[in-house]
Amino acid sequence: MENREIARVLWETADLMEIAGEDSFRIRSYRNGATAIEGHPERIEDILRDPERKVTDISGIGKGLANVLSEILATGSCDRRDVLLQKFPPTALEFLKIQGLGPKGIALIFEHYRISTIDELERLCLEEKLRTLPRMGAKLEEKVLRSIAQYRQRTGRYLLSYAENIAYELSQVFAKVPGVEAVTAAGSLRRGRETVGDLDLLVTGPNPTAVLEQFVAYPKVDEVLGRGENKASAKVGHEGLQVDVRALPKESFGAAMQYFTGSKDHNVAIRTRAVKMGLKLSEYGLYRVEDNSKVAGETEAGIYQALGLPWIPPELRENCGEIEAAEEGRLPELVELKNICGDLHMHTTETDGRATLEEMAQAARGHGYEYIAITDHSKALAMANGLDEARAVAFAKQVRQLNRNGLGIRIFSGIECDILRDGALDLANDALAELDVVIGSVHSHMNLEAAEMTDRLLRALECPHLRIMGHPTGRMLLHRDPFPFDFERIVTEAVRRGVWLEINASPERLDLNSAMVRAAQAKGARFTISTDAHHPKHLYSMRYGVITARRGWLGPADVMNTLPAGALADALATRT
DNA sequence: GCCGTTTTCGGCCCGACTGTTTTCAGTCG
Repeated sequence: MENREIARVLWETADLMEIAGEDSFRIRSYRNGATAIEGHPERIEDILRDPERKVTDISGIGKGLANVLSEILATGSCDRRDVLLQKFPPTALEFLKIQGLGPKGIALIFEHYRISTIDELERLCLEEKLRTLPRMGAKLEEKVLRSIAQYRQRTGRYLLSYAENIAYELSQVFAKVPGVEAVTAAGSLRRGRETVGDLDLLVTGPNPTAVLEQFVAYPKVDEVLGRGENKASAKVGHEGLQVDVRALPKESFGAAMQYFTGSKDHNVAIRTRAVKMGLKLSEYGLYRVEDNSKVAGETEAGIYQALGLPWIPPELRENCGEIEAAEEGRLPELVELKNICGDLHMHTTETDGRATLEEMAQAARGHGYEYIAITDHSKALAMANGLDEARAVAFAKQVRQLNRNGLGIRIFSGIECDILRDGALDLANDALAELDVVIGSVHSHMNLEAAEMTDRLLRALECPHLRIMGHPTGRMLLHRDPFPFDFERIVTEAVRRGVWLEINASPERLDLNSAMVRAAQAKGARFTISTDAHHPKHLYSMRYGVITARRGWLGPADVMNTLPAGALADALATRT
């Protein structure tokens, strides 16, 4: 059993305990334990099986949770969870995803009404029955209805990172099947879309049926939807991601890749181009119409070449000008992960991070970075123990000392400073002036009208120390919509004032999104790609930020943290 | 339920907002 699966059982148990109104500190211990396990570099299962080792050596795991962990490994669940699932329907966990309803509200609803589905919850609202319960009213019914609509919209999509993990796991399994030559993910995953609806895996090799057998027999396959000679479909994992596995002959691999990578619009345009050239493109290859002879098909590049085009990176294949650009030889040189010299947004145990500055620095060195910026929260985020002016200044001083001593990586002192409701930054200017990097972020009052939000951001841009707009739209993928504001105006002003826009690489955010990146770049914006890491392992998310930047047509020169440390320090020191 | 110790029990988690109240509980970050 993988660590994240164990952690998921703990998360669920904690959620159920919350609905049951159990002791909040105990609940927190379960959540802390889940986080600790998720982030633990070693398999918990291995530690538990080794009589020489103790799971209680992991901080956050004590005697109680150690027993729970053994239970989970043995049965896939634990007693506490099972008991609570008797008491509440399993959909109770789903209800927690509806904004406006928390554990108390859900418990109250279950106490008064025998409902178990979101549909029934919706009916309660429509029949104005929610308002009969204490502390619930018309406004709440409205909010819940809105939230249900949003919830329905996003089901059936999965985070890019989630789909990528499943794809990786399956490729590892398939790669072990004798005779398999290549396993590649196509579709929106390959294009790097921020969410993915289903997963296409293409497999080549002399014995494709063996792979399909492995696939349908894989323990995580829940429900086989179809199984033929060359293709199998199944729902995989707890969340039921649909995975299509296609076995292909080598000679048409390129054509299949091209076809299944899409996007649909891109493919329509490409096939139209082929037709005009007297050619016909399908997933089997590119053929001359007149004699049905094969022109290309083994590689993607070969197909594009035969159509008079350079190979187009998958991230650009949205039929948004990439074919014209390819034709005219002006496809951009896209930024790559290896161009990134450092990460400019991360947290430590000083606020709500899970690791110390030294641990983050060490992890960053492992990524080959030249520098990082430590950007903990400011005091408005009291729950995260945000820094006040005195702590911020002391931190800047501490970093200067650290750099003198040398950590093997350059540290920039920074802060992720809250943009308050009125647009003022959370810390005084003289404190901000001490820091190398000031990121301004909105974490509260996200429901303002667009005009008010625009004014708020414009005012924040006036701060002479603001260097980067952090996660500029505040969205959480599949969870919270971006807050509304006049994006063009903010970009124009940011460009004028030399403020950079963050591409927050956290797979739950990817904020700015690629379309906004491209629009902002056209207006002359500069960007940073940063992970907002709260744990060393989050530093890996950089790749999602880079993919988003690529989908926004950015080259290395557009991204400030492709600069080496010295040049970046100079750029940070001067605001136009 | 964990942790740390002033070592076996007490602290851990804070503030603002919202909608519902008529003094505050629940939610959210």
